[in-house]
Amino acid sequence: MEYNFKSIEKKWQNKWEKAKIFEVKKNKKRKYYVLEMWPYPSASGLHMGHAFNYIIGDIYARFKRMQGFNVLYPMGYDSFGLPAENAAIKAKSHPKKFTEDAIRNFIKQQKSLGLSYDWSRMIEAHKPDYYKWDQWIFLKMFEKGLVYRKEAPVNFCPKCNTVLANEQVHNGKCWRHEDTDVEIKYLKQWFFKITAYADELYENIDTLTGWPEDVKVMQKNWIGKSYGTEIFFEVNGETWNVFTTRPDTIYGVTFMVISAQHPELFKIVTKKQKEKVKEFLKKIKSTKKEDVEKEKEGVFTGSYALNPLTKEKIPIYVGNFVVADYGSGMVMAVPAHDQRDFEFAKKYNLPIKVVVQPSNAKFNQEKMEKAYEEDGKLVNSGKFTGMESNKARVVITEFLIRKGLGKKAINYKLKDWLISRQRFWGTPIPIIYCNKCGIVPVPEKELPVKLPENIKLTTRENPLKKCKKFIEVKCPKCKGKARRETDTMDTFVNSSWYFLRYCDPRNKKEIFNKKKVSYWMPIDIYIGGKEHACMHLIYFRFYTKFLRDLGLFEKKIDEPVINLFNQGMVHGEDGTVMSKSRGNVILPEEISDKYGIDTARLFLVSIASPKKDIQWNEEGIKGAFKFIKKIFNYFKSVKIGEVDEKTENKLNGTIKNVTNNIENLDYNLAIIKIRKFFDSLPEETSKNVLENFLKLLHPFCPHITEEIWEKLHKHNSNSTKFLSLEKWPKAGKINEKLLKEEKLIEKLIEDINNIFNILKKKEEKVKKIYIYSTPNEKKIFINNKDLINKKIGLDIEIFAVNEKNIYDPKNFAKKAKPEKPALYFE
RNA sequence: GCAGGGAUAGCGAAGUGGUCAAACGCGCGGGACUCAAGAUCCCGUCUCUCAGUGAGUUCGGAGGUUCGAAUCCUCCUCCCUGCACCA
Repeated sequence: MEYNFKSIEKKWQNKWEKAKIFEVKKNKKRKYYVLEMWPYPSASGLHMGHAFNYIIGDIYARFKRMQGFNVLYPMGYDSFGLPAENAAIKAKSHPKKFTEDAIRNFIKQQKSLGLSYDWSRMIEAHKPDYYKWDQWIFLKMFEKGLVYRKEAPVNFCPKCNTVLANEQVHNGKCWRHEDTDVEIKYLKQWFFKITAYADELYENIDTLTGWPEDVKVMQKNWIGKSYGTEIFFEVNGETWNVFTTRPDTIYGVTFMVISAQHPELFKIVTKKQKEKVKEFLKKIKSTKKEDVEKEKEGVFTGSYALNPLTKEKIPIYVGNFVVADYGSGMVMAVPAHDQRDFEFAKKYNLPIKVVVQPSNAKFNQEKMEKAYEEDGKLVNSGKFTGMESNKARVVITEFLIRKGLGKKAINYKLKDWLISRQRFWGTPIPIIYCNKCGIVPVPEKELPVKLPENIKLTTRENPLKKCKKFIEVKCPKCKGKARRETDTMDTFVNSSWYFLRYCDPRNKKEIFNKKKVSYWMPIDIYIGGKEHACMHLIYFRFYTKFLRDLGLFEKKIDEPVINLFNQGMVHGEDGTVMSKSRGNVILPEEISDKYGIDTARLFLVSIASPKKDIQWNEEGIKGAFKFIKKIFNYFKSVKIGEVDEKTENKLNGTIKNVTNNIENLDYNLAIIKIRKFFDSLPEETSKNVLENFLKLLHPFCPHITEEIWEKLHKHNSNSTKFLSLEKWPKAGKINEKLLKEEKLIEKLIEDINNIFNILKKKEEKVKKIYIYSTPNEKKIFINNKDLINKKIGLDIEIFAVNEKNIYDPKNFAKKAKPEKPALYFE
């Protein structure tokens, strides 16, 4: 019988589904929550990267399930988003249709990968019974003062026709359109006060021991916590709090720089300088981001600040290199000890004053070629002169505090999360504007605020703006005429808590049941791409903390995910990322058509460590296919015998290694060991060996192993016994002595064969082989005489002879080489 | 510039002090089977050597530690991935 993977795969997928074996409920067993980042159901369907992602997760879920855990392994769709809306505009249709078609297609494709999801828990972001709770969370945040509406300079993507959050701007470009510059617009927008959690988000990173180092570093950089001092500078009778991490250099301040984007810039620009400043602003606005080339520029504002310690008058410049919304948007410039300030001072010929000197050199302000940014001893610093700079930072700060001239401060780079989007296909923001009452949140009992279905999308303009039925409402407070907010929420809002809804996906009364969530959470392993390091992976931590503080968890859950795993990218045969434009895309379907999905699964995770990028290789997959066919054929012919001590011994080692490897997601290593073990299987072995081999392979190749398992047990086809639900094998004690013996014999056979080959070339015949060995080895050889004879395949006699001095094993210092037997042929 | 991760035979990729000329897969070469091709199986695949299981030169480069280094240390080169004026 041929290996008919198509019918085998279909058969088992149907059986699993029919028997609902992957559907789970809270029970007394230990739980394990495996999750992949939920996909946006794009119209182009499932690509190899998706498949790779899900296969990695499925292997883990199957493994944990067999290990006896109660495994939650759900799937759902992040189905709000721009692509569906844009497609709908093109077709003058509704994005719901596109989305739901795409989801159907996605599910079909995912099922054909043999993934063991609990489909009964599926959730979709665009369904009102899901986004209702997005709105509910919004209201809760509103109650707690974590939502606000503010006019601010915001990032706007002209292609998306909407504003974006900071996290969604990458190097000045839109995250969806890496070739499109974002524009800055002043608009009234809704924000989530994620900065309220900045400190915990930052400090907790160190507790994420199961996260990859690089992701943690990226998040730390993004949140950007820094300790420093706010120093009060007087400017035109007003106090400006200027943040610095180097209060020790306060005596070296020779000028101040205010950000060109500062909202209160013109407060300090004098009449005389107004025109010059305006000209400057115009100039830097017209220079493109790439052209800036880090050239520091500025002009004098006409105003002076008073240094609170030296009482010096310090000129204030407006500069292009100061960030407006970090700290106070104004910096104290210490050109001798800050490279940026140094460059600025050089350019505009401003004084440079050295106030920190290292012990091994002496800087001279005239001869300095760059700023000295390290620590040293203070000079020219009044009564602080002579102090070490790290000490001076503390002492000067304390002094300023005592005099009421400053305070300790911590600053973050993290900004509040802009969540309003001027697009249709998202969660409506549950807010009503009333002329009398102002901003009024929609009462909880009126949720969800549903997106209307009978609209026509024709332009990128949000159709809600023209949808009277949607806009025109009564004010919940005064019952007077009012109007709804037409902006919708950022798609990342939907994905910030979906993993909690999986724990209780059909709850109609509450967002989720406390007990259920407390049983399943946190996610034990979360699998997805690294590109979300500073987007989704920050947002969902924030949400988890907020919902915790709302009291929605029964136990302490501070972080959503214990272990984070970033899989590598799948590249095409040409080594570049698979993409339509390159024409190197290979779809998972093509592969399962040709070789079956078990082969594709095996290949994808065996080519390299799943965390590395992999390159598709048509020849490579043939190798995986060959291996699976070999297994199939082996099981057709294998004789089932009694106890097989030797193989069981190897099995024990294999179980131990494979279990460890899978646990660490070193799937490639696990497969190496499985293959090795398979190669050593004899023609006849015990049922135990065969069963355990199938179990080890099962997470990788679930269909064929189920099929063989069934045959092995001669089940009738209606049997409900699934290999998927069997227990993961436990490694017995490994008999090292036996292993050594085997290696010895293997080596011997290899040597004999080598010599045979030489003799064959010379057309000489062999009748007898003498093996000279130590007494211990002799015993082993005699015991295995039949086996050796059989392996050599020739009808010859083998004699094992003790001979003391036939060779003289070298004396190694620590470990001796295994002694090789000497051979003699006759 | 800063941070994180890499560099192993034709390619992919194991190996983190001795059993390492380095698993496994692919590719390549040879053989068996076949009318033939494919599939399958066997052998080989750094260099030299072959009445012998040997020798030589290798694991990005240069040094060092050690009886012994792909593996440990130092320096260098190159590659990838993030962040880049956050005061």
